[in-house]
Amino acid sequence: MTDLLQQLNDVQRKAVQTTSGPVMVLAGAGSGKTRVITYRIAYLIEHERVAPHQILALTFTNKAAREMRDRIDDLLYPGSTRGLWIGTFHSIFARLLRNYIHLIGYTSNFSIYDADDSKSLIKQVMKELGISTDSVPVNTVQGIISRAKNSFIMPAEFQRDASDYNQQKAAKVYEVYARKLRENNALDFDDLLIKPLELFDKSPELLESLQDYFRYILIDEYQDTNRAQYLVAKRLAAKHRNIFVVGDDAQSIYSWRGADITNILNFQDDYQDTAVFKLVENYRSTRTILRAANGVISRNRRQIEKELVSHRDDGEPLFLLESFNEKREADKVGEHIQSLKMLHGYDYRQMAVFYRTNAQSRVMEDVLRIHRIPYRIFGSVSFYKRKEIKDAVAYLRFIVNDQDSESLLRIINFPPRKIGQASIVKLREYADARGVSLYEAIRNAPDGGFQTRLLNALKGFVSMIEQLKMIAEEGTVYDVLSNLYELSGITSLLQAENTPESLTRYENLQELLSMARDFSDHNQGANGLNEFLNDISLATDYDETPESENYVSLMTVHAAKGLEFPVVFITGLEEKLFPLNCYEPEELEEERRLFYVALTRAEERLFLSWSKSRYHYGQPQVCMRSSFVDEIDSEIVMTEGGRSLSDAPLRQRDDGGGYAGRFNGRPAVPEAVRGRGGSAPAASSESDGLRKGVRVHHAMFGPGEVLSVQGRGEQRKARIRFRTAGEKTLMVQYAKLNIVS
DNA sequence: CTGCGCACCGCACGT
DNA sequence: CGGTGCGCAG
Repeated sequence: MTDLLQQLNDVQRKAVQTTSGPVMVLAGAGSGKTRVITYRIAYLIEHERVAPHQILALTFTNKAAREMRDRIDDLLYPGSTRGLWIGTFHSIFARLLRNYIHLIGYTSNFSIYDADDSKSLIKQVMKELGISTDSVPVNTVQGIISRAKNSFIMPAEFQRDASDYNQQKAAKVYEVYARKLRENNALDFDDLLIKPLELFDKSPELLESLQDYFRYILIDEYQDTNRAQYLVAKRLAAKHRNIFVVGDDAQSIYSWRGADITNILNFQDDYQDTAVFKLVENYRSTRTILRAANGVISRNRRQIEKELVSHRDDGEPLFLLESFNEKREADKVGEHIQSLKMLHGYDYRQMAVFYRTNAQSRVMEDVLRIHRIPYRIFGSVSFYKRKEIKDAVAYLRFIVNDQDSESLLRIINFPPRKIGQASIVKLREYADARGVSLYEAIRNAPDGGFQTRLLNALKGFVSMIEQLKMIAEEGTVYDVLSNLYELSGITSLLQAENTPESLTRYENLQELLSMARDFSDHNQGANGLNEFLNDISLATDYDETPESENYVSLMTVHAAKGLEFPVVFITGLEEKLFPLNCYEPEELEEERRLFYVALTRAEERLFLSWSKSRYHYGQPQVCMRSSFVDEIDSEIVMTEGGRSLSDAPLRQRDDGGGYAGRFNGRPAVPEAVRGRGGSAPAASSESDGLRKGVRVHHAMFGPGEVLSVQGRGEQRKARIRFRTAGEKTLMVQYAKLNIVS
């Protein structure tokens, strides 16, 4: 263990060793955040002799949780993390709820509805309430309800406070939607976070026993917690106050799903005796890349002051690609990937292409395929969102929880068994009249005076379900799934169809089956099916680890958080795409943080790319270059013409050993600022004409007058009085001031 | 009841 | 452009 501590720098080591009381670690990008969490857990187990089950570590992705667990196992010994509670907020609380949710009127076999399930339920409720989706879009209603839930506002309260038209409509839907979830014995994703709070209110004894059980609480990516997550963590930690949070306000990019940046900004208000550690030493990126990132993020007003310090060389300049349309953009990216591989020995796995929206991936994909570049897309159309998988999962859910009428409706006539819409409407009326679940009504249908043809169809369905329920009680998940494929006729239907599409679907179902087999091999418990459904419901396509095979990674910037690559391409750098439509200044700041996340993923080489036109909804649109490009010191950005973006004379011509040598007959990146990067502007900045009394113009603050100038080189600062924004001190190298007079 | 074709509408980002 | 939902014919 002493060895372990030696692998940390001073600040990291203190953060690891401060084991009691509230601790906040502000960890800049690439500063060893994951290292601190994993070493701390290892330290608690090994040095402080804390039992692993007393430690609760909460992350935002399954992948992060899995990686941390593996790393701790590596640090200590295999199996050392047995009993450790490490996982996403959602999966950990789903597990807890399985044990205690009976206290608030659900049963432990509850279904978990994902965003799509929830959307269709909301749509259905709107229909019932006669709220046209033309007047209020479903997405809007879903968003309003989700935000209300994340803020822990219950339907009654929300209805009282609903202000505008949309909110009033949504409030009505919220109430019915919540009731239906309960009737279905189902929870949506937001419920997984707020039901624990209801549980704590209902049973203070339970809360206290959990407080004693989870002696040590650690939270990763704290800047991305929403109100419900904040509250649940706060209450769990209230007794022993061993709460350790790690985050970076500069990387807060999830406010749209309720993340509240004030949680991290105000942590010290909640815990007055917080020990705060700032990790600012970056081990990941070149100085040039960090200079770009620091320059960009410093334009945000609302942040905790910190600037990353590089531990690496200056490295290469950034490279700006400008294309005629998005197809050409993708071409250029492909060409650069090939030349980086050929001329600089990079592997495909060391390179990543980022974009703002998933829709952009298609063109990139097509072009990379033509270039015969192996690639892998993360996210996009998730395996779990495919129709055949959702159908199979609906069957499983329903077998576990026959109150789940949503899942029932999905499978009752798939494959087609002659139970049509009209029959279903009748059955629902029958169920509602008797106050029973839809399935209960179906089982009692023989008493309901329905047509014989329908009764026969229903009888066949019920006997299949009951048979599968029996298998579920005795057999493994694999048994249930394989039998359900057979009995339902799903697989024979797909085989009979015999088209390329049906073949793909068949293969997907086989893939699910092999996942079930794998699960059954590793989980012997009686509640296997429930656990399997938990995993499936909360799994995403983002959980896979890049770099396992040799391909280029394609992903959204959001998906890239937490990852790093030697070479990064940021594409689609256009106004209204990245940054995407921003109406409020705060939205622009979040986009800027997102751009910052993208920049700081790169270790060695960073390409910024934009296209002058792009298809949008099938319509070609003229695009303007993203203002974010202008926020990077132009001297460290090279254009394809081989000049710096500032068009300043280059300090050093390409000597042939530079980046790509020649590229498409044109000079590629000259190594212009190599070896000078950080200090290059220092030489020129002293003669930049900036002195007291000079009139300047700043992109954001507008016109102003220089009051004083201090420092030199990178440290050179100017005190300026702006006509509207007041007095400010700015770093000259980043401020990009234009001298007016 | 089922399958097909057409019209319409929307693209963030993801647990 | 791509997915979805609705209306109509069989």
